[in-house]
Amino acid sequence: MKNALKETILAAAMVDHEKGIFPSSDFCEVVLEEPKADSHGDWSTNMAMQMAKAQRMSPRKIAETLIGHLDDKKGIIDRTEIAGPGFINFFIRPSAWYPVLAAIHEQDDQYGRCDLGKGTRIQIEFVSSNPTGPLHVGHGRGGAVGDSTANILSFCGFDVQKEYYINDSGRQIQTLGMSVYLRGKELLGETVAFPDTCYQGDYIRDLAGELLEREGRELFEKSEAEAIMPCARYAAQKITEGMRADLVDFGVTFDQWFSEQSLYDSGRVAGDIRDFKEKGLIYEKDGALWFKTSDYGDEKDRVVVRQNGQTTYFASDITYHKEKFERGFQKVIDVWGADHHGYIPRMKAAVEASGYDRDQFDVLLVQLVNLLRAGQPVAMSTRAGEFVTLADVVKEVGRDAARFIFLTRHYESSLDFDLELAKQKTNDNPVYYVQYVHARISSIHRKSESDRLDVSGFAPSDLSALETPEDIALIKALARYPETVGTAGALMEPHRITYYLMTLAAAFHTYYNRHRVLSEDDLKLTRARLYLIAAVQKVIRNGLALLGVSAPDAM
RNA sequence: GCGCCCGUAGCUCAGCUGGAUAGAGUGCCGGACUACGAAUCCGUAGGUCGCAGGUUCGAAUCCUGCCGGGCGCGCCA
Repeated sequence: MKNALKETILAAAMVDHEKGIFPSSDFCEVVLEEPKADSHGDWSTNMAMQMAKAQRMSPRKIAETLIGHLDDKKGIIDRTEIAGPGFINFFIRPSAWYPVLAAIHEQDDQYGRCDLGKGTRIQIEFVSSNPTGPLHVGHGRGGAVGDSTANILSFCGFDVQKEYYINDSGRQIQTLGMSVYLRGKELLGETVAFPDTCYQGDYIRDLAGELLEREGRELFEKSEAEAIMPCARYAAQKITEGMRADLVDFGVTFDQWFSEQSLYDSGRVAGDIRDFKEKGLIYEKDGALWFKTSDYGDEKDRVVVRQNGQTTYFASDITYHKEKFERGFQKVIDVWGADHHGYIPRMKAAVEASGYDRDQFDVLLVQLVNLLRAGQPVAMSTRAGEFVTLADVVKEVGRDAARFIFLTRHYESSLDFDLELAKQKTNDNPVYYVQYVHARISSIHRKSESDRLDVSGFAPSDLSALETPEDIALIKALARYPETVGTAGALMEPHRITYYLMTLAAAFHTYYNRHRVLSEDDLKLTRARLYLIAAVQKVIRNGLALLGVSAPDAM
């Protein structure tokens, strides 16, 4: 409908130009927007003001001329008006909205899909927590944002791959192995000093116990040098499995789990370092190897191989991101915690130095989560091993509430997550507000069946009974969905879907309280309204699916 | 000191690729269930969009400077 209106306006402008009324053929793009106030119509354009300069005419004069030559072939315009400095406002005939409902029913779970991405291969990497401890709420937010963004991008015509990068190499893994090894010794009855630098959580002791049962006491009687890596590998693998299970419970799955260690095992990291050395992008200074990231906008060069010969995290990251592009992704997205923001310039530099456009790589920086309980901060100390894990949160408040709340804020804003609030089944907790719409509509459909209202096989050709302002307002809300999805995809902002759903839910609840759907003495109206609310239900379900939240038939 | 994010109603936040009278929830106050689920709805009240300049026909939105809060600035990850 919007496009039809655009074409009509553009055609009018062409006619005016051909007649010589508009001297310039420079028509700016026709931009239609929805005015905030209903009194300004259904659609509004500012093009008369935009064109004023090129046409050397006053905006209002241009507007008048344009309106005079509108040829509304489809008969969708009820009336037009010129307002303010030169806005043209269009009022749409109520019945012109009806085709939206047919489109929803025809396209069903595909309603709202677009081809923004045109098949672009895009990879989104998220969570990627180190396998040294359980996932916490911050990872939950990253998981919700990453997974939902992937859903939305896919719905917008991108070819999306979701990936988890396992940091199963480097010093932290050594530390993990050491932690397990020492706890194992304790289990054997030895008295050992357990350093602060080791991981303190109880899960380490559990892992040591499992390993002891599996491998016997010999492992822990070996020397540190011999025992650490077996301990580390076992622990990292078990922890990774646990994280995968927690993420599944949270509704987050990945297409691929990519091991950092595999980049070393295949010799790719060493190979890349050699290649960059030959190109002069890696040089030696103070006994270490440095990458010339400052040539690509970073504030200084960065170490890739330390004086002691060990590679840094950055070294494998260079190879990893290069490898991503070599796999054929045209666009690579990383979802990081905001505390890593200082890492972006060097990563962009590495991508550019690898021969790719720095804009092909983007980072979604997700701000931190403040965990609260009834307004009071929950102490989060990783070192002391005291933290509320993602699994705890999902268990306590449920997957749907957790995911929805994580997506009620722009990811660039910090988020207060209140465990008590998240459990409440009130309006404080908007997930139920939205899900309630779905359940209510299911309930109405059940009722229509039990009342044996003769509306079977409804696909009414006559929707003229949908005539109240609330009927039309609801259809208009449904009509906004595709554009909302498109914006959410283009900007990678899943919270736009969340807000859309809350607005749609509000429109439905208002409608519900004001009008009856089922009335035995007016089957034409009943049929039309059942058709309408079924469309609402489909859009609610589609939107919730993009967020990874269920749409229950009863609550 | 430098960099990134944030600053909008008492509180929590949308709106930010410039549009008309700045929105929602919550909280306060007052209303609506003998018909489809009251986990709902309706109404009243509540604002120097941090401050000051600039660009523009038009700025919460863009630019500059300041103020306040958070997070970073390692041959850690």
